[in-house]
Parts: sequence; structure tokens; C-alpha cells
Amino acid sequence: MEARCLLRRVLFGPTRNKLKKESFWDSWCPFKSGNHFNDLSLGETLVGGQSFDWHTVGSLHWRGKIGRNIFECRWREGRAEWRCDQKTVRPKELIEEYFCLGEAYESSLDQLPWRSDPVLRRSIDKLKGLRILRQPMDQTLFFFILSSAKSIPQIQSVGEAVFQRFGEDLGEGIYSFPGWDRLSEIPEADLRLIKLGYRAKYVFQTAQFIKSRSGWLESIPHRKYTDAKKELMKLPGVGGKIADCVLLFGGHFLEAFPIDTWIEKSLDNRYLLHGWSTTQKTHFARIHFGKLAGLAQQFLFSAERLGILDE
DNA sequence: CTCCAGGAGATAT
DNA sequence: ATATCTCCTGGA
Repeated sequence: MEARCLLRRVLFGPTRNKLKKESFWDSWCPFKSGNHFNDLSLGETLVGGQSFDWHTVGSLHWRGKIGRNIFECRWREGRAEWRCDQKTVRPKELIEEYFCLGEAYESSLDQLPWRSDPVLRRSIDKLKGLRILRQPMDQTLFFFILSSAKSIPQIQSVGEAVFQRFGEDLGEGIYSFPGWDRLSEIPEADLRLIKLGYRAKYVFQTAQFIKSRSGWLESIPHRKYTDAKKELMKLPGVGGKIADCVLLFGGHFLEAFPIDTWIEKSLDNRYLLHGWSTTQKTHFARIHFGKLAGLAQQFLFSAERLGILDE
């Protein structure tokens, strides 16, 4: 057996398969301390509904992409770790930027009214380290147009189908966002074949809108929040809720406060706003949570969705 | 089989 | 302003 192996090695070298498997991933690195996650918050950050770039590959183990680079994250022995493809350039910087691992996070958290709000306080406590990722606006817009009346797994699978068909293979079964230029060439009927349903028209028309206004989408992150929201709502299929999701998750506008059914439930039952209109609830959020309402929203959303406030 | 999901848009009041 | 209906699809 030994000799056979040796002979094979001399004649053909290590098998291609084995070589690839052993050299793809670099070693695991711990996340910077001081911005530590906990066993809940890492997963919630990655696959809790703000991003659709990650999928679970095992217990407390996720794979996904940052830009066009494949990464993995996991929760192991009481700490969060990440690793990437060996040929990724400056991965540490990518991680730090994507997860906002700087000092600003802690002070942002401290600015939320947790001192006077037991619901928020408990949510933050249970989900230490939960954060808003820095994701690209174009792709985020695409995913949230798909999100209308769909659950997280459905949004992800439909989105991935589009990526797989029209995007680029990045390896490990992960495909890139095709981009709005490419999407503008795809007939609505083709999108319907991939099960986008009535959202197919929104994607198609949004692609035409963006194509006909060079620089428009790129200008959104540079605008003031209210102006940016008003602009996004010009897009077919983008109302107030989706616009806020795109701004919060794709533009890092931390004042955006998307009100979905989970937040609605939280505001109704925990903040006793049952019967208030969406406009009134939005106003309440702005007054009560302040300039970083979107960050507060993420904690309330996850806490409500995970059902961890009623224990 | 019916009902509704992490909505938006159109229409009617 | 508020209420209701429809739009696709998949899962309960």
C-alpha cells in the first residue's frame, strides 16, 4: 500500500483533487476582540435576513461571499472565527470593513436608548455583537425587490437561481450578482421561469430605469437619508419598507427603520403601539430610538424573530 | 382544498 | 388618509 502510493506520487504527483482540497482555504482566524459576537449574534448577522450572501454549511458554520471573495465563518469554543480562500487579497481589511469591526460600533450601540428601554436592553444583551453589515447597494436592491411577500429561504433560493444562471462562478458553488446592466437584458418571461412571480416585472423595469439613468444608483449613498429614500421609491416594486431595507443594509444608513411584520409585532405588543399607522410608528421609532434607529431595529427584529424575549 | 408569507400598486371610499 | 384587492409561488 505504501509502495503503491509512493509510486503513484512519483509518477503523477499528488492528485489534483487532493491538492485543491488541501490548499483552497487558509487557516481560521479569530475575529478582533472587543467586537466579539456570541453564539446567537454571528449567525443572526449572517443569515438573519439582512444578507442573502451566506448559507449554513454545518452547525454554527456558514459559507458566503464578501464582494467576489469566498469566506467562511464559524462559532467555535466560545469565539467567532473566519477563513478565506488563500488567494484572497487583504482579507483582514475586507472582514473589518464588511463587519464594521472598528471602534464606532461600540459607541453607536451606546447611543441607543437602552438605559431607559428594557426591551431594547434585553435584546442587545441577548445578541451581543449583532451588527449591520456593509453590503453593496446594487445587489441589496435586487434581493429586497424579491423579498416582497416571501420568507428568507425563499428570497435566498430565488436570488441564487438568478445568480447561478446569469452571474459568474466564484467557486465552491457560489455565484456573483450579475449586475443591473446584465439584468436589463433579461426578459420578464425568463425571470418568471425562475419563479420570481410578479416580482419579475419589478426587476425588469427597475433594470431599465437604472440603465437609462447613468450614475443614479451610485448617487444614492451620497444623498441625505430622506432624499435617498424618496429616490429609491421611484423604482417599481420599491415602497417605503423595501427602500428602508436597501438603505439600511445596502447603504449603511443607520437611521433607516424598516417596518416589517416582526418589527410591527414588537412595536404593537412590547411598545404598545397597536392601532398606530405605519407613518406614526416610523415617527415613534425616530423619536424614541434616535438617529441610529436602524441599528436598534436589528436587535428588536432578531429578538422577536428568535423569540428570546419571553423566556 | 384554503390561507398567508419580512409588500407594492391600483382603485375606491 | 384608510381599506381592500390583486399579483406569483410555495409551504402549512
